[in-house]
Amino acid sequence: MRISDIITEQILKLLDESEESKAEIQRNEFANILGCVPSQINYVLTSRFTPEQGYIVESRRGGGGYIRITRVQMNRSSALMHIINSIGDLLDQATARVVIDNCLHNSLISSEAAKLMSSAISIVVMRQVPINLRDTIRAAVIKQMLLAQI
Amino acid sequence: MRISDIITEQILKLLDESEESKAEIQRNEFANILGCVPSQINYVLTSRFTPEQGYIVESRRGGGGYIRITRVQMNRSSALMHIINSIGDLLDQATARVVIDNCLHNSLISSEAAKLMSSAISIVVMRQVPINLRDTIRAAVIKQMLLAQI
DNA sequence: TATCTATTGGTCAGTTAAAGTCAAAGTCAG
DNA sequence: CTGACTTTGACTTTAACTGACCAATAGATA
Repeated sequence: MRISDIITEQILKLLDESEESKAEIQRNEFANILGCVPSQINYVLTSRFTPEQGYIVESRRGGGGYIRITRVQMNRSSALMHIINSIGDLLDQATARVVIDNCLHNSLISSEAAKLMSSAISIVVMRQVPINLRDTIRAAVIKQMLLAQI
Repeated sequence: MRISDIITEQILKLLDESEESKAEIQRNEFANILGCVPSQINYVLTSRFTPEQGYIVESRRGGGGYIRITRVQMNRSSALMHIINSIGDLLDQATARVVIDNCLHNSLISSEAAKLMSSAISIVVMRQVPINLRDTIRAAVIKQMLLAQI
């Protein structure tokens, strides 16, 4: 197994064990424990704990220095949560389409998910629902499906 | 016997031995064992383990690199179609769960899709539907969502 | 306060260890 | 003999790893 994988694993373990999703290490000590050269830690951090991958890395040099890795709550979830909350108890067909399109466009959901959501509230399905209940069901379905993707 | 046939045979053997229908090799090592040049492995993979033939090949370069060959269920669409047709106009909650689980277990749908399907017919949603209509709606939703994945 | 020093972490260029590509040469059935 | 399939190896690309050197910080000392 690669050293970089072991380092990654250990950092993830620390993050999982932390209530705050924060892992704080000392570079030299950590490298020593894992049996690698200190700069290897930097390599792993820059290749696998980037902001794009949802992590923030802070550090401090000098005596008592440290490296702190934080797993950030991608604001994807909060964005999704916001949308879910903005949907009331009713949702008409046109608005539902807009909601799905917006989520897709902002990369909050995958295109696969968008397709599935569309089919779940498709006309074929909705024909089975009494007209006066359709907006209610649509709202419930969309909200629940968005919730599943948080 | 051709080297390419031997290579093919060995990969198939690994696939058969694997529970997951996955074979993971290291190109240089594998080539060395079979007594051929490394690029010969690539030739075999591109000529006999193509997606059309029901295989997915993934790889990684660099230290600790690998090549992973996965045998995929080829008749996914027909299997899905079969399941859709087997669902009548009514589908109770328990059976729906079984349908989703079976599809997931047989890799006919992704776990993401399974989650979305479950949430689309979740209790929270179904509460909004008159009891006498629930099995109808469930059947329509599940069928339509499976159809979206063909 | 200003400066020195020990103790950290950061950077980067270079090395090693893989896999990918492609064109040329070889083989073989028809 | 010809065209399709095989085989080969030189060259390319990518990822992992290393070590020498640089930069920042805290604490001690003048």
